[in-house]
Amino acid sequence: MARNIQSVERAAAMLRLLAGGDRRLGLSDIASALGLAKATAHGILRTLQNEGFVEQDPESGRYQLGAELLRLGTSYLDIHELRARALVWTDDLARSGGEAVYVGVLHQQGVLVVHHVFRPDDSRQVLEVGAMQPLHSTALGKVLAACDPVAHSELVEAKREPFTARTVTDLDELEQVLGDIRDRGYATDLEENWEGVAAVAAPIFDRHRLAVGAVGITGAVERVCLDGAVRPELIAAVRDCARSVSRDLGSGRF
Amino acid sequence: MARNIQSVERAAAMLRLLAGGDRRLGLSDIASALGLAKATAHGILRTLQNEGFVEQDPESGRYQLGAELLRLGTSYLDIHELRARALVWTDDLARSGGEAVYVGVLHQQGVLVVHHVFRPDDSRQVLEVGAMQPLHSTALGKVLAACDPVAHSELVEAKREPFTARTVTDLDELEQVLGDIRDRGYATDLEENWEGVAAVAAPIFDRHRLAVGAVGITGAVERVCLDGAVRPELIAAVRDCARSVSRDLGSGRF
DNA sequence: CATTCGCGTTCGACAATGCTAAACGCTATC
DNA sequence: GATAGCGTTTAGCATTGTCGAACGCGAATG
Repeated sequence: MARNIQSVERAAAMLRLLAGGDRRLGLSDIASALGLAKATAHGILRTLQNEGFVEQDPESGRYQLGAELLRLGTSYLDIHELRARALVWTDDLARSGGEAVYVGVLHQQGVLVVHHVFRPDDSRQVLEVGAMQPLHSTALGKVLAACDPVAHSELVEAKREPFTARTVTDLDELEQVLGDIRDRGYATDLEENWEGVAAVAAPIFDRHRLAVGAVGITGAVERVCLDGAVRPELIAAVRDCARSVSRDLGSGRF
Repeated sequence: MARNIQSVERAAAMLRLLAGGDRRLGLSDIASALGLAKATAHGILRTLQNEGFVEQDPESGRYQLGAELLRLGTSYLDIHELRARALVWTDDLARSGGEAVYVGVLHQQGVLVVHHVFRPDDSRQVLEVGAMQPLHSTALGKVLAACDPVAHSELVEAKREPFTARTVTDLDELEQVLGDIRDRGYATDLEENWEGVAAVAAPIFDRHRLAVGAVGITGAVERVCLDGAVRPELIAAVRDCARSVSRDLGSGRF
């Protein structure tokens, strides 16, 4: 396998480093974190700055992410075909279900939220598009891990942090859950990721029957569940939505 | 001035190229568009792909932007101080004004929207965070061009496209408008960018009295205007909001 | 008030790095 | 079944980016 361009790899590592740290980082911090000479790191950072990918606070001299990333990230959404198809159906799902709807795709060791419809009431909600969700403790993540082999191996390799008392972290137990999900065609999350929050999700397939994403609804366990299980009409609505989006994706060919 | 890292510059150009074209691009397209040998372009693209910045359609072999950009773009928003301060005040502005609220910063030759509060009714609206607005035909753009010297020179150099019959494109005329804006402390857009849409915006200053962004409201001209001018109470509300955010930004010092 | 420390930045020389051009395998097309 | 175009790989050269050290500056320190 051919080697990668060193400078570009390092530039990407810097961007990821800046995205991870919750405050601005100095040049020395960045250089030492990546094991580079200060001059090397400075050259890459200067270029990234000229391109708008990082910005430098004139006072402290520290670096942070740049505005161009937001512009490009939005462009990613504009091009995203799965998201475009999902837009049509998710509004209806949110309205009929009365809960927030999320659409996610596999990205690295988690689920990247590419679409989010607010719960249809007047409460204050923050948009979670661009956020990541864990694979092992969310409905979106588990349904992806069950239906997408790549996601499955990512789940196996990832460290599965217990977020609540109900989070399943044991691998054998999780495999059994994933098998059930494969059989039933949907996944649930009963307070496994956040206390008091439940979710259902179903897989979205492309024209080759490969799972390319998932759609699900999330809400307070009191509203979403009945007798300790997700309400059947919500499950049906989510699966219908997933099927509709899958059909739209597949219809591009024929 | 020291030179920039060639590979990183080229990688950035590729991302911008992919963001511009509204469909996926082939390797040959990218290479010829940037004047590179195919192998050179391929090496950079392969690296960007491994880092998650671009994705390749397995069937056509074409390239598009990758999910990592969305993640990083969201991280940019999380860190953004101006946006964080604005979050508190813009909800109130949207509610009291009854219209959509936008917060923008200068980016290249336009205004990048970093925050957007929906108009408080049940109509279907799409989030415009990450989108760009022109400098010469929007309230956000004009108020930035009037108060930020950098934005001003960008406006002078940019080509000022006429979007409606009321768009001001002549430079002398525009300079006079900007002078008025400076004097009054706010800018309006009366159907200069979209037919039937009017807007008001006011500048946001940091602790050094430098304009770092702008906040404004946008809506149908019938609701926003009265007798051919923006309703005074809306102007006052926008200016109050801008002042509040500015005070929050400056309060770090005193 | 002089000193020192740490910061971001610049400089210059070496060689490792990534670039160029040509050839490869592949699929789709006529 | 020949051809044209695609994305990909290979090999060798020199351009390119890297490194270590030194610079200027501001803030903390004695």
